[in-house]
Amino acid sequence: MIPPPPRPLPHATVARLPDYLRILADLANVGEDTVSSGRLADLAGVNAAKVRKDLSHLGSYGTRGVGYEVSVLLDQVREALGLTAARAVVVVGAGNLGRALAGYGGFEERGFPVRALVDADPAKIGTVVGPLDVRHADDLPALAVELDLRVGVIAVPSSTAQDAADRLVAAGVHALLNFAPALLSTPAHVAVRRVDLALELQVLSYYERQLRLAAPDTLSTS
Amino acid sequence: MIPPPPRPLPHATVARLPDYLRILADLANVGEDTVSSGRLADLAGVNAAKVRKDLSHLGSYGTRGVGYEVSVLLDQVREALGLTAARAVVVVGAGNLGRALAGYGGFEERGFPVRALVDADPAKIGTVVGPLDVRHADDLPALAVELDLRVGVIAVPSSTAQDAADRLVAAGVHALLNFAPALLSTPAHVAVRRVDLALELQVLSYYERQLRLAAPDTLSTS
DNA sequence: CCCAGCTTGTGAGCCTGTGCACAAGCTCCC
DNA sequence: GGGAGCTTGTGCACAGGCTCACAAGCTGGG
Repeated sequence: MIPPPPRPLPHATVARLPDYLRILADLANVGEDTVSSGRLADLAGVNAAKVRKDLSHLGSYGTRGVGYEVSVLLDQVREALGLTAARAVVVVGAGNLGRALAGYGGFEERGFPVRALVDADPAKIGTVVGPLDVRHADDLPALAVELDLRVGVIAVPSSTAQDAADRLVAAGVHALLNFAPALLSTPAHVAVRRVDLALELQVLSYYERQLRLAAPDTLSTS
Repeated sequence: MIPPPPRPLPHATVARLPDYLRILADLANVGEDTVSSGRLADLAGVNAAKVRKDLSHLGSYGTRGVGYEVSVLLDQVREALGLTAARAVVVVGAGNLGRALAGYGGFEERGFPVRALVDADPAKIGTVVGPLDVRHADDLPALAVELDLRVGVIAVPSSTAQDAADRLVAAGVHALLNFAPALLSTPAHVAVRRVDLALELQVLSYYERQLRLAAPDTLSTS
């Protein structure tokens, strides 16, 4: 009955746990009962020792000589990430990106159902996106309570991203995924993560050139 | 006339350069001539010493007592990232996410115009998304040459992500941005970067709970 | 019962990245 | 000309993360 002590996990480990989670779910689906750190490592594309150390951080005990039990590990990783219950998501911004994210099936599949889509532009209110209709951003506080919204996805232009964040925080949403290329200022108890798609392309661009200049031309034969 | 020596930058620096680039572009737009590391650091949300060390890596010389000249720095960061010319992007997968990414204005703005959208599903061929019409994935080799495609965005389900990657590589596209939650195997000279949106939500979920358990309740006054 | 063969969990060393603090150097004003 | 006031560039020490290598421990067969 003791609520599990909130042990802090290394950042690098936290970033890998969702990968393990997905792989374990796949393994469970094909009926695998146990898995070794070596196999997990292959599937995740990392070092086997790293897998073992990651798993040891969450107190997970495998069995020497055998490996880990898939179902047990699944539960432990879910618990460590705090994914025991689904968390309702609200998307702010019904533009191109916002509508796509709201309709993207990949979220619900992994425990994050999108339950609301809001915008500040009156012209967009009431338009329908899949099973959702666009609501006004002013309704956020009411929606947050009614739908138990836990995560806010910010898909508005940079210029209004801070405003969107403020509204979400005021409505009691304390986990924000920000797609705008801007720095948000939020209270200390709010978790923010930024995803900048153009940034990814720019970084990619750098490494592509590095590889091109390093290894001259390996022509792919058609 | 010597092509600039391909000095390898620290990964952490590469990841921050696009942020500096965006901030510098904004500063240039509002007519700022010079900027100090301190100001850049504030705008980027990082430590000033880190900014200076990052910039020193690309041989950029500021002026002591004054700061950096915005226009010069802009050019240097662009050059370091290999963004001297626009790079044409092809999106593979005309589903929900693919169509949104193809229509997302944020790419073109930052030097990555989406010039093609392909899919393997015959039912989708010919449908129109903004200024693009969906082409068949078999046309990739021809399109790659015709449009000088440099970057491939993979927006297909995990099950076909590897196939999409293979087709792109075969067509001569050596920079891949993968939105599918799957590990791709590619030749050594191909740069791959993965963006997993559900993973971001899961990581966010972890930190949100950490913060909640650490600092009980700081109610935002409305 | 005992041994061979795996697999986990972890200690040790290394490497990358961070932040501090300071010398070097530029500019402007008196 | 000289000095005050900034700001850059960097040496240094530290923290976090990664990999190796190995002891501890389980299982199954003879």
